[in-house]
Amino acid sequence: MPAKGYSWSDAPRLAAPDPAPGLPRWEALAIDAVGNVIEFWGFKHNQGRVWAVLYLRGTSMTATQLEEELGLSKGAVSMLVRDLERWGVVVRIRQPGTGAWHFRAETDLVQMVRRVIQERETAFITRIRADLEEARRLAAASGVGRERLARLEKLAALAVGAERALRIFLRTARVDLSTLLVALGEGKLRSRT
Amino acid sequence: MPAKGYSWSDAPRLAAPDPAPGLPRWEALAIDAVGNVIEFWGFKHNQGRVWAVLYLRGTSMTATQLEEELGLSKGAVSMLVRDLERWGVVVRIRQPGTGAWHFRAETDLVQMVRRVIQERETAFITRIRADLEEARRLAAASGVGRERLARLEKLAALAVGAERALRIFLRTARVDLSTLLVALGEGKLRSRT
DNA sequence: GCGGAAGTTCAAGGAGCCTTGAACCCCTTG
DNA sequence: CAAGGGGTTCAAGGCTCCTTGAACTTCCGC
Repeated sequence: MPAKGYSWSDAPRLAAPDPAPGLPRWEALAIDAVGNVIEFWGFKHNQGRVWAVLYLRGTSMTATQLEEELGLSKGAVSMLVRDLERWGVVVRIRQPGTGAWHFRAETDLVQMVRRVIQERETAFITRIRADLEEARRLAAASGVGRERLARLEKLAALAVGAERALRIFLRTARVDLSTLLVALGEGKLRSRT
Repeated sequence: MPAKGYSWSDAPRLAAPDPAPGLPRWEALAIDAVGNVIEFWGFKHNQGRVWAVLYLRGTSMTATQLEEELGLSKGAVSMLVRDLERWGVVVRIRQPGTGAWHFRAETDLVQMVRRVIQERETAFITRIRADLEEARRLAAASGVGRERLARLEKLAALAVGAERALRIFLRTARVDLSTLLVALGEGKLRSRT
């Protein structure tokens, strides 16, 4: 349900399919699809793309490889993998023989997204509810007419309802996706690293 | 679940409570709360604020009043009410005796949000699914290794799952909020216009 | 019809987020 | 221990979306 840079009025424009120079089209398509989804949920487009290449390849990759494959700058890759690492969806390993780090995708991207969403959304709606309740209190204290008070209360009720709907969604999403997560996990990366 | 200008990393910062000069604090609080919610769902913060004042006041207001109360420019108000009108959550009425339009809030903001979300999200996820399927087709055609194909298929499965979860959410949200909508409606605006 | 207030449109300006690129640091290897 | 690739950081720039402000149009009332 969210949206970021996803406008209601005109064309929905998803990120251009071009920016991946040397990638086979199918891979670029899949990678960008993940990027779009991730962006949709409030993360950065390129965080999704990085995870996606790593996941699709199955092997581990160096920062330099990521730069080349995705057409990103050195600095960008550094920051992106740092985030992904922090969230535990990518691990960093030191390859013997080479002086470079290698990165590998964990399969729990979805879990991570759900967790973050949950925290974020819950905090948000809680805040809204608090504000509306505060408003109601202040309004009541300053002797606002009963009609207006009634309206305020209805708004507050809406917030409560929204919170419940959200909770239900997160629960069903968990149940619903957990089956898929199992599936994702069982092909368990036999990464030829 | 969406987010717009709602970052994961640092402080969640909601819009500053200041920009409403002459409004009593409770009103400003409530109005901004609505603004934040609406923005969260991908609309403009000020679209929410405009609807909110109109709703809370119960009376109809002129564009000039809206400008003053919310601290917006003439042009902004014009465009904002135009959008709200188009969505049917605000109606424009001509007041006899005055040469100015008056605006009044309809109570179906929530319905409107749900409808727009539904269209938008559905289109989005459908597009993602299509892309992933296309990717899979192309990959299969160009003889990609079975391991990679398997990963791609898992991604596609995820998209399908997400779509289902979304549909469930929209349904529960409708059921869940319809009760509230009834409540909202029955205090039916006795607008002293 | 005219005068003028109300409303609309749109180019220019502003704000926020993301990425780049270069300076800096670290750490391995020879 | 010196050399140099790899990684990190961060200020500057780019981009996108939103708002402003002013020219332009519309419409009411006299």
